[in-house]
Amino acid sequence: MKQPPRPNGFRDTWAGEIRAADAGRSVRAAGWVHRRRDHGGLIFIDVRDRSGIVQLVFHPDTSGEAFAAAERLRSEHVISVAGTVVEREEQNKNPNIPTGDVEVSVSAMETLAEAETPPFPIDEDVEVDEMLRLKNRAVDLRRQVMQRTLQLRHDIVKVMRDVLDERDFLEVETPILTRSTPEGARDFLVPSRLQPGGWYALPQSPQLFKQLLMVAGYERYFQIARCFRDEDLRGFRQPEFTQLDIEMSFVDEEDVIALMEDVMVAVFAAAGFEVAPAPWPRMTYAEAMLRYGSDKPDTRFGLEIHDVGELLRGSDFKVFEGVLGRGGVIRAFNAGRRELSRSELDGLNEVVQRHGAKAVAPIVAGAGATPWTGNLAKFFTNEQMTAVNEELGASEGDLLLFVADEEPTAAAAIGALRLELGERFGLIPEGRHDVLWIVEAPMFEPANGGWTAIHHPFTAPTGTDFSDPGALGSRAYDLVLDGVEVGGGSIRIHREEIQEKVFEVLGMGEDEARRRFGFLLDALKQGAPPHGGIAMGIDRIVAILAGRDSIRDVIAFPKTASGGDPLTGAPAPVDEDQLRELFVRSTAPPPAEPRQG
RNA sequence: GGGGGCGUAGCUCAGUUGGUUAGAGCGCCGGCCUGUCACGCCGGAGGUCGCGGGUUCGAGUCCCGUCGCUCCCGCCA
Repeated sequence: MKQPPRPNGFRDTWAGEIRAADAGRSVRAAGWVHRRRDHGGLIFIDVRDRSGIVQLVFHPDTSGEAFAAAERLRSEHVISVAGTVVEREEQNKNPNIPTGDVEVSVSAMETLAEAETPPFPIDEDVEVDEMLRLKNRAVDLRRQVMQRTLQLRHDIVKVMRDVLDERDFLEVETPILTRSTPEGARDFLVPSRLQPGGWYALPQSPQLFKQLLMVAGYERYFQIARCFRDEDLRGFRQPEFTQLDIEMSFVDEEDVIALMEDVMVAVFAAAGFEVAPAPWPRMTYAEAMLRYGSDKPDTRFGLEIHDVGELLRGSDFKVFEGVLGRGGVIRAFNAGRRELSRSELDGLNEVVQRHGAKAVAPIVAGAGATPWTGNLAKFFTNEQMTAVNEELGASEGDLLLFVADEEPTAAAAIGALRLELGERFGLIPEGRHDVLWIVEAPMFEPANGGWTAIHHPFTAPTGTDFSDPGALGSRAYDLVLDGVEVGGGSIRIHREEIQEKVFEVLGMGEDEARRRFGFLLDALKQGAPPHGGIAMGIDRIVAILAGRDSIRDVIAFPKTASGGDPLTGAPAPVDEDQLRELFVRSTAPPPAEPRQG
């Protein structure tokens, strides 16, 4: 707390800021009854406000009427007290809280509001059912862990703003009601009353608007932008989320990356973490897919993946030969000296099968004349086995895990397997954070007969020859934090003819491109500077730095995994009148009953 | 869209092979208590075992369906 509250009838101090140096002062504090310890002839009340907790003590002889009132206090009642700060006797000090050296000896108290018994304990850290927490979010957010989290979120956003402001960035707001440009995620739609039959869409990102701001000469833009995507949810995905959205003119990749490193170093500092000094490591997309089986590798632990297909080609093992014959690959990593039971190995099969692979081939390294033990060894020559052992750095007793399949299935499967074992063996260090950039991603990837953009269709390609789209690289960069994609950006296309070619590769005819993105194409003809930018997922960054597994814990009022808000009951049916006014007719029956509790 | 896990007191959970009146800790209510800080001691109340159906002499437990939460795959330019 930076300043004491302005003195008024309720208080003149933050409860959590009182210290031994204040002994003798008359203070007034206000807050919620955190805990009470009624000893009959002596009552202790811990009162809590946003700053923390301080112990109040009520004596029958000095507290007057307040003593009787204190007997009636219950958890979460709201009170205002007046009293004197007293330094505690040495043996009564509590070293566990910042105010533990003092207490407030109460002379008068007002009960400002009573509270029902809370639906769940808020004074201790028990894991409470999330649905119940969301239904009672006002109570849930009172918990100190939640207040600390939202404070951290504030601190992080503030430092982002401060760094960008120092560097002449301008914060500009872009529309929430905009045009649907279906491609990528599903849009949330809003019907128009003034233009019957017309629909707004909520933005999936401010992408096009920030590019227009570059054409408009703003040069350095940022926004703390709410984005909306109507897709299935996950712990790190919400239908509405917040990103730090940035765009700059007359820059290349190095400028954006360097800026973002500066911003993020400040963010880590604000969260109390040290992180590697800039410049941060970079890894190509291809390398990430090969060594980690992921475009967002968790590099906090090893178990690096190797390509062993060529070393094993020509063996008698029909499964591997079949895969290689079909153009597939064999990937493997050394899991170290681990003994897994039959059922644990079966569990690993389930992991890779979720990603479409058939099975894991486990092999235990031997020594000398028997490089591998077990029944797979007979299919391979000693040279093959020795070469693989060397590639994987295997020594006797090491468990080697192999996945053979076609790409990209093989990479995804063994990447998932690597993560599973990393977690299971506790290889992921606590309290340490790891950042890296993923660069040089391809521009396009094949998708049902055509091509789709790996990033988005406004990303600049590395070349101008579109005859083989699969060979084109992109000028994109993604920031990965602890194996989570927390940011992504690129240098954009600033020449209209290139933008048209990209639309063409994506199977968009000229008419369609004009209809959907005509305003962008027109702007690109009006003097667009070279530009590029990035978007950082604020919810994800805060969640990781707060040590939470879900971004629901860093959003004040989040949705559940099914997109509902248990607090308000949204989404809920609306009146027929409202629909009629919007010229919308419901084709689905409304939910049998609203979900609101 | 597909798959897994979970749902028992206000909260967190236990509940054996289907078998008497469904338990514990915390919380809550009442009493006692002047140095506690997760205060302590004594006593008490509190249950639609998510919901519906089925099997059975008997279901918290087994089966089917359904709802909700959650994780994974797909999806997320």
